[in-house]
Amino acid sequence: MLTQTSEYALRAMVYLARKGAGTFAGVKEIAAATGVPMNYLAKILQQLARTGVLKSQKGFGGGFRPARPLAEICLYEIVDPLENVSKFKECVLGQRLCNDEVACPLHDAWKRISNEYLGSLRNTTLQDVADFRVTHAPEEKPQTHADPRSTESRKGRKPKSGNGFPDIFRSNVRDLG
Amino acid sequence: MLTQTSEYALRAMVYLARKGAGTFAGVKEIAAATGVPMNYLAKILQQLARTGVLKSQKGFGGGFRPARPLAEICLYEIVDPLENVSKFKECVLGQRLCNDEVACPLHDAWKRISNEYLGSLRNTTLQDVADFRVTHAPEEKPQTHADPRSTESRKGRKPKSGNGFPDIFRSNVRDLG
DNA sequence: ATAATATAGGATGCGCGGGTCTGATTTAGC
DNA sequence: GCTAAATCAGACCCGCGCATCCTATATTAT
Repeated sequence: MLTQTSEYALRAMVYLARKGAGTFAGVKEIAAATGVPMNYLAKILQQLARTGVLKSQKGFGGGFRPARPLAEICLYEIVDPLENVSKFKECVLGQRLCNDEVACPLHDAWKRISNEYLGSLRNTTLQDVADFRVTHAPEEKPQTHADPRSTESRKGRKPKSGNGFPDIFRSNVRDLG
Repeated sequence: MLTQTSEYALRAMVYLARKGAGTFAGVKEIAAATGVPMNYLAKILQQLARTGVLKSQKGFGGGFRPARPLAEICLYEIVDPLENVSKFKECVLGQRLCNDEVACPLHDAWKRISNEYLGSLRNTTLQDVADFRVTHAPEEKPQTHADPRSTESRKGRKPKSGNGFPDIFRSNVRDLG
């Protein structure tokens, strides 16, 4: 899964994408809307500005906005500089020799997963996210989540539920109906 | 991807699975065979013994061996207590509301990935790993890895290649030909 | 000038990866 | 049965990066 930092970055970018227009949004506004800790968010936004996905503007009325058209910014581009995404391409078992010819027992499965994961991040652009309808009828077969013998509640490591920030896909969605 | 700790655990379990028989293998032996730092490996093995996938034996001739038949130990069971696997089941964007009806833009893709990942870990047993042939002819179409605009070499964070430990799927494989 | 805002940097807490040392327990050898 | 060696078990310690907070400083609109 993604790092906390990456998740925050995505939340912010998604907020900006759905907010639309070319106006600048300040850290305070984005933090309030996404529930990301403001001070930390500031640092993340700076990084995103440095890597070129955000344009920043100092001073009164300044803030951040996507640096390029939404359709030209994929999620991979946002996440990649913030963490070591490429680890997904290495052998799960750490074998030196692990390719299509000489493979570890998990190679094939892992390659499928890795391809699908990286592919999703690369193929999804901010435009897709902005266009996304919040409530969509379940057309495809209700493919229930795998439930590997009740993983939760075994080691309550900081439960994230009920953090009380507004869901960005519920609020701030105006012109989709 | 997996934690370093989980990868170490898998390496050790795979080694024990392929070693076969009911004899005990000491930390020193496993560490030498898998290239995992011995002191740290000792800790991991203790945990695995506590969670019930390994049986430990103190004293001369002691060590560790799988606690149950290989076919009854899946990889998920090994990895789960060592890290927060369940994070894969949460919304990538941290939305409170994210299910099949009200979903975030990445929900479907993420669910596919999550299912495949957790499924692989749950469906693969140590027996499968032990039976696995090292070199297998590429029957399926040579499904090349996705290459998201040359991720490597952008930030050389501790290259893992060339660590010089013996590949466990190459050595210690005796009766598979 | 003032207020609002981004930018830069340091300080802190925590968990993971990794190491060291001391016990506790079992077996081998006498 | 005693002792010594082998081995697991557990405690403590450290470095590092992530996540977080705070305080300046630079920039800009009014």
